[in-house]
Amino acid sequence: MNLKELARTLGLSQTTVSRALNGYPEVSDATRLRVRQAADRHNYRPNTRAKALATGRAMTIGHVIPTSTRHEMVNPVFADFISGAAEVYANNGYDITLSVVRDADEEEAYRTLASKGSVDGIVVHAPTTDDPRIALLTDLGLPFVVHGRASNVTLPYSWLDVNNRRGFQRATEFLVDLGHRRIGLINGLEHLDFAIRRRKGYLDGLSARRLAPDPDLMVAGEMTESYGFSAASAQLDAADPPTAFLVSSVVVAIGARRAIEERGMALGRDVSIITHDDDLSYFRNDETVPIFTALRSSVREAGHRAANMLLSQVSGSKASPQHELMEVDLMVGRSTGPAPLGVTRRQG
Amino acid sequence: MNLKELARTLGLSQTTVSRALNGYPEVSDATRLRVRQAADRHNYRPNTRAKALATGRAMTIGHVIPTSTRHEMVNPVFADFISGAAEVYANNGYDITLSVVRDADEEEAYRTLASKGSVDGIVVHAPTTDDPRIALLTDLGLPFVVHGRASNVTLPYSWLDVNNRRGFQRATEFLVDLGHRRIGLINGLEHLDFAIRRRKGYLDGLSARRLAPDPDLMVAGEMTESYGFSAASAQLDAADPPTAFLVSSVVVAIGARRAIEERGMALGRDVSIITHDDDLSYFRNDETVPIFTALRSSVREAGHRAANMLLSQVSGSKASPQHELMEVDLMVGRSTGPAPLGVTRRQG
DNA sequence: GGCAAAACCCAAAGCGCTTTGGACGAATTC
DNA sequence: GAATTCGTCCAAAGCGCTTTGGGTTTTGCC
Repeated sequence: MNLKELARTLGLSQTTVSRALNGYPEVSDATRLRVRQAADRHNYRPNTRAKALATGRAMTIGHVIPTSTRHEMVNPVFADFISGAAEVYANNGYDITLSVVRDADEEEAYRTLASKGSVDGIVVHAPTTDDPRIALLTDLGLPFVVHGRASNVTLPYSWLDVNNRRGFQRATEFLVDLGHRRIGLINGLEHLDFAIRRRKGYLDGLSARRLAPDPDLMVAGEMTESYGFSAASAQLDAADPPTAFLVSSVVVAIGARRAIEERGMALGRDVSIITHDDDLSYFRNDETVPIFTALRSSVREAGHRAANMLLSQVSGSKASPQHELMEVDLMVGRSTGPAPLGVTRRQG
Repeated sequence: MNLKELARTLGLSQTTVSRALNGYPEVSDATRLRVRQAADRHNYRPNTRAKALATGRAMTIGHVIPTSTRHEMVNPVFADFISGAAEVYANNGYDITLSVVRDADEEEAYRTLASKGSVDGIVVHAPTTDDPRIALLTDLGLPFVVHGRASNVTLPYSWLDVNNRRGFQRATEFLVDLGHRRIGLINGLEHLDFAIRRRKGYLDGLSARRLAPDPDLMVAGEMTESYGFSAASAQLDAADPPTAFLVSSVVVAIGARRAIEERGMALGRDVSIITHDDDLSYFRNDETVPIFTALRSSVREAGHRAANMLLSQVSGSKASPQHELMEVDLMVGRSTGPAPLGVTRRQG
């Protein structure tokens, strides 16, 4: 059933039917009602493609999610982020399309998205410190919102980020205040902007407490469980091991916990962990006392907000770039405790 | 830059340019080359919406991923599945669109998808035993492939599934052969077809080894880490606790491991675990010796195959329904060992 | 050289919708 | 009562592409 048929059935013109359904005032309430009823009696829904062509608006938002060429991974945070965003899109009549793209083909992917006209706006994930996509997209004139920031990019653009620096500084100070002097940082890949900021927070925290950083205690890698395990293992097995870890995600923290327990030590007593926690649905860390002491910031909520920001940009007139910085909560759980006696000693 | 402009630039008709770009034979190699060069010099890409409207093919596949109304969760397997599928789509020029849908609105979502004409085919996730979507989609005439099966549905339809029953039977027998007599089943939600099949496999395995099942050892729930923890905890704290668990996913197994270790027991010595393993990218369980003994079947690979199946259905002529059953590998890792002495005793 | 067959190209219709620019009668105004 | 406005509705153009149904040259062949 299409517009033409529906119009013919009703003995009306396409114009009138279209207007009736789209809420234009030039049609009487009586006919509007009649049209509406006929429409859902015949299960009519306007053809998206035709509508998009006619209006020039695709009513679709694109998410391009990067996948590294070496090991085909897709970060589990995307699932939660997108599910948060999708809710907003759905409520506003937008569809969502995904491009899973190898990092090499990224630029091409954006160009294609822009010129094929299949999306009205896009969300940029996982920005690097001087991410070239921002310049590219501004250049292409395609509305976009960045989830995260690109520290070295000076162009104005819309972003939504978590205050990673402050969070990690706070966590570091928290650990130091518990008596920990050697704190390992198990970070995400440090070409990504958020990882840089976290490291900065960690360093700032140490320095605020007058501790010197030790390069041996700082590692970066892809945020998998086994990375958490091996990174923590290496540090624990070294001479002068850390008594605490600052970890970049719950998944990694689970690996670190495994390393700790495999060595016969107790989490929260012999070794402490604070982790960033995206509040992923399948890893809810929220029993009455959370398993991990964590810097919590819901990535789902971030998706929600980013979507709203993007839509306001897409549908509203040329709004100036918007920014939003989400603060993190430090939730104290069972993975932190005072530094074990006898190991503590002052440094730097 | 659109077709008309490009044609004018070249001094050719739209027809010729269109044909040149789409590889039709009615155009000379010389002009084809000229057109191609001009096209990518001007960064021309045909407008998807217009093309879709003209051809009647959206060149888009839909994935509707369900999210339960109570707790907004999106299963991490979707990310890997879709990333596997996306690769196939991309290679064939298809886009992918996502509908994240509350279970209540499912039917409406499919109807909309069908009548809006925005997709050429869809993948059905997480089927229940008598999933109504299969009848609905057959009725709507929209090509689809089910990831999993719906045991009670008699209609013919295309599916791709993992041999869950056989896998779980094999794992059960493996555990029994190690001397375990009380084996806990920590299953996924049992309105889902795969969970039912797994339970059946578990029961078949017990019965093949002449053991009677104990209802107290069988639980089902949403596959989260904390579910794994609490389910395992409950069984371990009961009188006559199990010496082994059969678990539905690595995420759940991690929770179960936590329960075991929290009780001062050692995984693989005091208590064994075999888990189903979807080979999710962030939980690769594949060190030289896998952490968990597991029934492994890559969900990414499943996505790959399902996509191929769907595309052959969408683009090929009216092919009859296809089926594919993937077998699982039992990888022996460090989470299983002989049943501890003194606990073993014969049952049933 | 003449003719049919290829080879190459084009104008125009059509995909299903929105939107412009009226048309027409009824209600309002003076 | 004539002029205006208002309320309703419609025909047709247009969004950017594909595709049908020709046209016009070239080419091959006797």
